[in-house]
Parts: sequence; C-alpha cells; structure tokens
Amino acid sequence: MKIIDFPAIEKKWQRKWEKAGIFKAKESRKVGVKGKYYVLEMYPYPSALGLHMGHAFNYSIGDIQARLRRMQGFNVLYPMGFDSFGLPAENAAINAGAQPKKFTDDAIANYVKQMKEIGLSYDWSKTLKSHDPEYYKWNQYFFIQFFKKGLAYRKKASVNWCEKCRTVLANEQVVQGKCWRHEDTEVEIRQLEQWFLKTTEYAEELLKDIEKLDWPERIKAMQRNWIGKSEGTEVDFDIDERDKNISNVVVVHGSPGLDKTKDKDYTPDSKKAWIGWIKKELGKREIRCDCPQMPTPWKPEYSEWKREFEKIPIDENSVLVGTSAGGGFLVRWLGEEKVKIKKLILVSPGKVGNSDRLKEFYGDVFYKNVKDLVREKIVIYTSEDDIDYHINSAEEYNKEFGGKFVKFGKGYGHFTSKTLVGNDFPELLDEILNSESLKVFTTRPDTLFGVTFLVVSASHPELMSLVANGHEGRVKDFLRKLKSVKQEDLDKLDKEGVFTGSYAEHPLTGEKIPIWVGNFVVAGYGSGIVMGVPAHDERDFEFAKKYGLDVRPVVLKSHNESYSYIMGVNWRDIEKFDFKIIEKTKNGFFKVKISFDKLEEYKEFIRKNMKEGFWNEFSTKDGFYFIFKHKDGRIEEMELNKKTNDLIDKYGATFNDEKPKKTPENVYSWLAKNDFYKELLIHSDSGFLINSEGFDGLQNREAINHITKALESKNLGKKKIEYKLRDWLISRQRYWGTPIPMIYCDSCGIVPELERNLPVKLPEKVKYGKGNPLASSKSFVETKCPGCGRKAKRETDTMDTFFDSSWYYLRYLDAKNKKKPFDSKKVDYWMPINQYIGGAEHAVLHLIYARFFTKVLRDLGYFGKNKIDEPFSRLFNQGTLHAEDGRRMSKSYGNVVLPEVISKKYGMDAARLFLVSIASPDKNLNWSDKGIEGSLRFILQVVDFANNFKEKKETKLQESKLNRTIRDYTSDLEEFRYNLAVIKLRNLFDVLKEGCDKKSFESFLKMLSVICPHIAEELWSKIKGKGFVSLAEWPEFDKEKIDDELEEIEGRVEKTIDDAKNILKIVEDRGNKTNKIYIYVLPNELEFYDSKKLSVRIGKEVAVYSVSDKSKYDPSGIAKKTKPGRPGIYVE
RNA sequence: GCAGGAGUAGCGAAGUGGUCAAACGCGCGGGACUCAAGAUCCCGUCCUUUAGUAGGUUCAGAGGUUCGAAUCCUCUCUCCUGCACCA
Repeated sequence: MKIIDFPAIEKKWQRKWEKAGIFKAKESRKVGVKGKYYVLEMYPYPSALGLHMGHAFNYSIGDIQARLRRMQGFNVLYPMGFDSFGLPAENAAINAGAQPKKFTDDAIANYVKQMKEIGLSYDWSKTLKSHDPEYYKWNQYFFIQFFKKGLAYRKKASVNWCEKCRTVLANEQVVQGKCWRHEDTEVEIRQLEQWFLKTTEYAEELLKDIEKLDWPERIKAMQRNWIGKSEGTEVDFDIDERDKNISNVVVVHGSPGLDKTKDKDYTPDSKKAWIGWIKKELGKREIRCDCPQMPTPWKPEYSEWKREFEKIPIDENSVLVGTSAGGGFLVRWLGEEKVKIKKLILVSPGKVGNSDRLKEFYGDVFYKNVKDLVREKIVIYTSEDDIDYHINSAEEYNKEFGGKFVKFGKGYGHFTSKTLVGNDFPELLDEILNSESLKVFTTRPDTLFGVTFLVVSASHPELMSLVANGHEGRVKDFLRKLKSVKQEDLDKLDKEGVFTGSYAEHPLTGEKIPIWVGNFVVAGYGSGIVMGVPAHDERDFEFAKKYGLDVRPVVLKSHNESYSYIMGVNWRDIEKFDFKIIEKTKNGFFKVKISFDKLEEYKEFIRKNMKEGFWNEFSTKDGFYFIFKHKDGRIEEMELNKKTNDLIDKYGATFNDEKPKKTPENVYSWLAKNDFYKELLIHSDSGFLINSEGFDGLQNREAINHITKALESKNLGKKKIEYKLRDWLISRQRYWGTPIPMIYCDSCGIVPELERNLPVKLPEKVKYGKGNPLASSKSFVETKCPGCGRKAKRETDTMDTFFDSSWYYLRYLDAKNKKKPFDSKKVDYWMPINQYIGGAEHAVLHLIYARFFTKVLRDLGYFGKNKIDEPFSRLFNQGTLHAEDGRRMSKSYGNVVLPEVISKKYGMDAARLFLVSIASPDKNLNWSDKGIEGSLRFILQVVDFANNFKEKKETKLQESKLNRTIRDYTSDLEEFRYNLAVIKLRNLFDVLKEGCDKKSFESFLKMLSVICPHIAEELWSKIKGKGFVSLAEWPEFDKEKIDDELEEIEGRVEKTIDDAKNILKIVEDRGNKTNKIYIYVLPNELEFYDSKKLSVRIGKEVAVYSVSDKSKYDPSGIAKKTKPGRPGIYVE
C-alpha cells in the first residue's frame, strides 16, 4: 500500500476549517439560498472511555447530511453538546475517586478532540453541556413554570428501587425485574413522594401527531404502543349492601381557636354546616349519626372532650369523622384507647404545631398505631385553599397512615360554613356510605351479561375496604405471599386470587357478582379492577376454571351450520341423511353439523326418530333450539331464552334422572360444558348476543354501543378512553443532576425557589456515602423560605436526565443567552429540526418526553409566531456498528476499534467511506479490517488520479454518466442510501479515470467530500479548486446531458468486450494460442468501437471493421453474423 | 399473544411487475509483476453447455393473481426488534 500520511493531512484540514470557521451557522436569515437546515444528532453522554468506531459511524451519518445540505446552499445548523448529567458519570466518578464535575469536563474535552479528529463539521460555537449551571438553570426555570401551570406535582408512588444505584428507576429502566445497569440486582418496590410531570395531559395529542412525523414506522409503532390508547366503557358496579355494616357514625367538630366570642357559633349545626347535613342524610338512610357538642371549644381540654365523646357507643363497625381539632382528637383517642373501628375520616385535621397548648390537646406522641385499629381505611381531606397549617397536618397524617388522601381544589377552604360552598358535602357522604361504586373499565361491554366475577388488583389502594368481615385473614395471607415473590417472577406467576367475601351488583341484572383479589390485575391501569367474563376472555377463563367460577356465554360465534348433539337416534336412521358427522361417541351419540336450510327437515326427523325420554338441542341462526320427547311420547319444543331457561334446565336434569337444582343453572353455561358446543360459546371472536336480556340477537360489535348507551342512560357507566402512558416521574435521589428548585417551608408549604435565585447550584463538595449526597449536605439543604423568609429545607431530589434532553435542541439556537432560555425568534427561524439522527434505544423515552416538552412550551408561549407542534420533522435511526466478531464493541471483549488507530493505518476518510459502504446505515453492521482495505484502495486510486491529473476533453458518454450520477448520488444521500451512493460514486470514478474535464473532476471531488472530507480538500487544493471544497457549490445535473440511448450503446460495447474475452478464454482453454481479434460492426455503429480502447480493455490487439468494408480481413465469414448492436467477432 | 421489520451467491448487500436475477464490496480461484512474499493491477466466481451461444435451476416454503412474479395477494416456517396478564 502506498504510504500517505493521513493523520497529517487530516489535522491540516481540520485546523484550516476551524481557523476559517466555515461550519458556523449564519445568524442572518438572508444567508442560505435555500433557507435553513437544522441537522441534529442525539447528544451523547460523554463517557470517560472516549469514542470508538461505532461513534464515528453514528456521527458520520449526520456529518454527511450536514455537509451535503451546506454545499446545496442551505444555512446549516449542525451543533453538538453533551448529556453530561446522570448516573453513569456519578458512578464512574466515584469509582475513579474523582468529583463528577472534573471527571465529566475531562471526558467532554476528550470527546471534542476525538470528534474533531473524525472530521465532523459541527458548529462548536453553539455547544452546550447539561451539567453547566448556565444550562440547568433553565431546567429549573422550566420546572417552576410547569409547577405553576399544575403540570408538575408530587405524589406518593410505588417506585422501583435499585439498591446498587441507590435510586429510583423508571419502569423502562427495569429490565425483567432487574436494573438496566445492574443485571444482577433485583429491583425492589418502595413508596416515596416523587415529582411527576403530567405527560398524560398530552396523551391524545402525542398520539394524534405521530401521523405527522416522517419517522421510521417502527418507532412510530412503538410510540403508539407506549401511549396505548384504548376506547372502552367504564361500568359502575355497586357494592352490595355494604352500608348496612355501619353501626353508627360520629362526627367530632373543631375549635375556633382562642376567640372566645365565637364559641357559641362553634356548634355542630351552625359553624360546620355540613355536619348537620350529613346527620340528616344519614338519618334518611336509617343510620345513627352522633354529632356531640364538645365543651368549651375555644379552649379544648382533651379529658373533657374524651368524657363527652365516650358517651357514644363505639364498636368495630363505627365510622368516626373528625374535622379540624376534632380530627386530631380522634387520632389521640384511638391511639390511647386502642379501640377498633371501621373507618376514620379526617377532614382538614389539626396536629402539627409547637405550642404547649396544642401539645396538651393533641398529645405529644404521634399515634402511629392508629393505622392498625382502623379496619377498612383512613381517609384524609384537605384542599388547595385550606389553611397552610392544616394542609401540613393533613400531609403529616398521610405520611404516617397512608390510606386515602384527597386534596380538593379551591372552594373548600377549611371546610367551614364560610369556605365550603353550599351546605352539603356529598363526597363525605359517599365516603361514609362507601357507596362510591366500583368503576370497571372494559373494552368489551358487549360481554357485560357474561360477567361472573370481578377481580381487584392486589395492589389496589382501597382493597381492604372491599374485604368483608371474616375474609381479612385470607386476603392478607394472599398479599403477604405475593410480597415475598421476587419482582422478576411477578409477571411469570400463574393467575391466582382469593375471594374477598364481598359482592358487587350487576348494573343491568342486579345479580350478585363475587369480588376477588387477583395477582394479575394491574393497579395502575383503568381503575385497577376488571370484570371477569370467562366465556369470552382467555385469561378470565383460566381464572374461572381454577376457582370453579361460573362460565356464562353471551356471544354465539358466527357460524353457518347448525351444531347438534344427537342422542336416542339409531345409527342407520342418521346414515340416510347427509349430515356432517363430526364424531360418534362410545355411548352411541353423534355430533353432527347440519346446514341451516335443512333444519326443518332435520326437526321433522328428530320428532319422528328420537326415542321417548330423550331430548335434542341444536344451534340455530338465532341461538339454541330444544326438542323434548317425553316418556309418554309427547313432544315439546322451545327456543332457549331467559323465559325458557329454567324449564329447560329442569327438563334437562329430569331427563338425566337428576334432581332439579333449587336455583336453576344457566342453560348456556351447561351447554358450554359440552366439548362440541364449546367452540361456539367459549371464544373471543365476533358473533351475536345471547343470554343478554334485551340485547339478544345483536351483533356483538353493535352491542358495544347499545349496552354503553343503556348504562349511560341509567347513569351506571360511560364511554371512556384509557391510556397506558403514565405521568413522567422525574425525581431521582442522586447527586449528579439538576436540583429540583423547590423549598419545603413549615408555614408556607411547598414553594418554588425565586426565579432570580436560579440556578440552585449543586454543591461542589459532597460526601458519597449511602443514598443521596445532597440530603447530607447541610449547606445545600438549609435555606430560607422565599415566601416568609423563615428557615426551610430544599428538595434534595434531582431531575431525571431526560428532562435535560427534552429541550437541549432549543438551547443550541441561543446557547449563550443569559436572560432567557432562548429567543423565540430564533425558534421561529430554526425549528423544527429538519433531520434528527439517533439510535432506536430512545424510541419511546427521550423521543416522547421531547415531544411532550415541545408541546408544553408551545402552550406556555415560549415560541414566537411559529407554533411548533413537533420538534423533529424527520428522524433517522442508524444501526449499530459491531466488532468484527459480531459482538458489541466492549472493553471486556477486547474488540474495540479506535478511530485514532484506524486513522493512522488507513486514514479517517477510508474509515468513513467504509462505514457507509457496508450496508444501508439503518442496519446493524460489523466492522471488518479487510473491508476497509477495499475502501482505501479506492481512495488511493483517486489520489493517484488527482496527482497525475491532466485535463482531457471528455466524451458525451462520460458527460451523460456524470450527470446521471449527480442526480442519483444526491437523492441517495438525501434518503440515507449511503451505501448505494458510494457505489454510484465508484462507478463514476471508473468512467472519469479515462480522462475528463477539470470541472467534472471537481464535481467528483465535491461529491466525494461529504464522505471523505479531508482527502477531498487535499486533492481539491492540488487541482487548484477555489476555496474549500467543503463550501463549494453542490454540482447540479443537466437533464439534457443524460443520454439513455448513448449509455445503452455503451452497454452493448461492453457486452461485445465481454464476448470477446469469453471467446479468448474458451480458445485458450483449449490450448490454442491467440493473436489478434477482429470485430465487424454495422457502419452506423462504427464510431462507438475504438480499436485502441478495445485493445486495452480486452488485453489483445483488436481490429475493427465495418461490415461494408470490402478490404476487411474475414477468413471465416463471421462478418455475416453481425446484427444491430451485436458485432461479429473473430479470434485468430 | 400484540406490533414493527427481515429472509436473495461462501459473507455483507443491491434489485420491489417484463428489458435483468445478482450491481458494488469482502472472500475465494486464476493470471501479470516479483528471486519470493506482501502490496498493486487484470480476469473469473449458480449449474450444464458453447468460439461471444443455448438451455436450466434459483430469491425461506406452499398456493394464487397475471401473457409474465424475487417483486402483488393468501397461508406457513424461521430470524431480529420492541411491548406484553393493559381488561
């Protein structure tokens, strides 16, 4: 191989490019003949390991695009930055014993150096890094805007906890029950207060706008699936007779504080008007309700209140309601007296406070045991405009007790007659009566009449309140058993459950439906309760079979012939008919199928031939038909329907000599037990409704609407759309991320940091021990409340790094702006991104979050006139470059290919060329040391040609091919068919190397430059091209010069050359010597056959004659064989 | 199970109604150059047959549409990728 100092050439041009600043995007909108073009690659996490060839491949793809568009005359923005926050950096830094900041900055410096060495044409003036306070300041700023708009909120959540990461993982970071980074670490479930962003608010738009995107179908499908929209019906199932379990209700009022004058107002019936209302409502329902008047409310004494309170009987079916001070009183009383009750409801309760007076009343102990004394549940109410002290109290109780926590919106205040709008409080009444019905989401309301059980998720928050007396033990055992199952095995479990002892009421039939707890019901989807229709759902069937639950078919599968199970008929009689006999049983019964049009004939046959004491049933177009032949010969016939059901059941039993059951069985259910009818009755296909009261006969698809409407009209259900998409949990309990800029104040609650105080900087020196280092940094945690100025604590959670990457593409536009995250005018000009490039691993997370963020920013008014809905118009997913052994490049496999090593040996350009030659860039590919040699050969040929370049007038054929190549090469590049583009370029070189115009070779170099920029620059300067080839104008093709006919003729000449070679070979293979070749062509084709060129190509002396040439040498008369386009050939 | 994609020479990979099966690269075989090796250049590379021809097989498998199918339709198989007890 020729020796060329590739690294030297590469460095030389990289320096020149940088010095001239040729890759900087222009700020003026007038620049760029064709307007702007924003090419972006997903910004990388800067690993301390640096870049390998796989990165070179990834970034070359975008670089080629950027270089092409730039030369085409677009004002190109092609920036690069670093996703520098996050776990890997933190962990790596800890392992290296370094501070993450220094560690990360070093890694970035190395990345930048390596990226420049690959020849990537980034505009480095616009770079950013997410750990830069100037960047994450705006994360915090946006977070606060989200918070103010109610798009950021806190809630307690079951979270996936990885003990090794010591942080919460998103669901998608859990891979088969293990941490995505630690394949050996089980993920635990923990309950923590977490910050969420309301991505669900945008679910519909995120789904709908997928259609607008020019993205790979695969990614779009993944997003659709992730959002997971399903349309269905929410059905209300009332809980059967639960309120009768209440022995009595006691409501304890509050205290007006120290204002003695208000004391007289502070009675249950006036001040808290709803107390009177509740009493009245319960009275209507014949439930005893006591609302004791406590002594000296303005100066409550615990012992006095206790005495008054204990006048009322309390047992384990009592419901206690306490409001304000009354709530705190109840907690203390329960805690001290250890009395078991049914339910505890705290309405804006009091508790938190330092004053001796409060301590005296509420006690100075926190009565944690209360939780265990309440059989069903504890409910805590507060509201957005409640007194801060009470909000905090409510939250503190919630923290300890869990249970149900409801924060009403504005308009409830402290739930006093002044603040509560109206005198009624229906939410409380419903809660006391527990008459909130169970909401069940289903996509198959057409099967509603087939519901034979309900299943509640084992992790449903209100599960215990559904459990009937005496069933708690079994349910708790079940839950305990579930808890002991490893997270990873959870999804492999068999469907299991236990009966709760309670029943729901079927909304349309009023039937009692048993309620079960099941391990297979997902708590977070729908309402966490499903209706079990075993006849038409495989999973439900499995469950029903296991626990012996009723299977009730309600959809008869569409079928074209009648099914009949025949007893009491002779074989010979049956033979006469042309029934399809499916099976003869050992007992001499027959399973047959009969076409519907022969049914009348068939009925006649049964009436005549069936023996007395038998019956026959068969399916019809409308359901099932029964013919009974009593022992006295009397024949009775009927269709199966609700009215005939019991009679048929009775006959069926007596004919079988059984005793009829007290409660008749559903005949469809017993038909379904017959293997033969099973396929018609037990299935998930379409058909028409049976066994469904007024809806019988409807096609099940129509029935969906009809039944939903019926429910709606009775207020027992409604249409509902459910999404699988959940709100985005952004809290991370780690150091290396953007601190969430919130402050916890005892008196003001949770308040955002003032915008002028941003950024809330990460402390530089922290201790790594266990857990979150921020929590142990005093100087970080301790702060002042921006509201009242008193001591307060900072949030110690940091943000998910996907928050950083959700808007970085906007910051590039205005990376140095200190006053704003970005200028909206710049957004108007540059957005949306014309071409986004990245790996498919971000198909759902990053790409959904970024889309969500864009939509939110649009709605918050951060964009100018140009209301961007979607950030990434086009998306390209590159494949992954694997090592030569087909495995992922990894230090541990020792198969990493480093760009700097390759550059020394082959040059970066050969590597770039090779990488895009192997295959279409969206496919996975393998590195190959042999393969790159092929690319190097090509480059060396081009160098050689350029070094000896002498202009030569080119032929029309060459011109035609050049123009064709320009056309096809350009569109191939635009469509990412780089591998095909390379082939076309190679073919063009084969054409040009015969000698060509300077301009043609320039065009060639321009085309080459996007893939092999360094060598193209070098040769460009060698042939004295103007300026940088990287900025040269992209060649235009001239349609007129593409001459199909000429190229076709050339094809024929090539064919002739092939033929001649073939003949030579055959002749020589036979041991004959060859000397010269004679070619005879038609006179009009003579000009295309040049004997010199042909001699070179064939490697033998060639003589060309026109067939009309009388002086030609033609000893064998071959010239006669010449046809148009096919010259005669003679070898001597 | 659901969704998306793929299956073409030894390998990677083009071709997506006829002109045309296999461009291009790697590998392999042969030749030139060389004392030799490497590099480089040239030729060949589905089978049979042949003075450039002719014929045949073949595009995961099986059917179908069509005058004509690797290409369109149906079914089946295999592989990849993602999701998955989502009601």
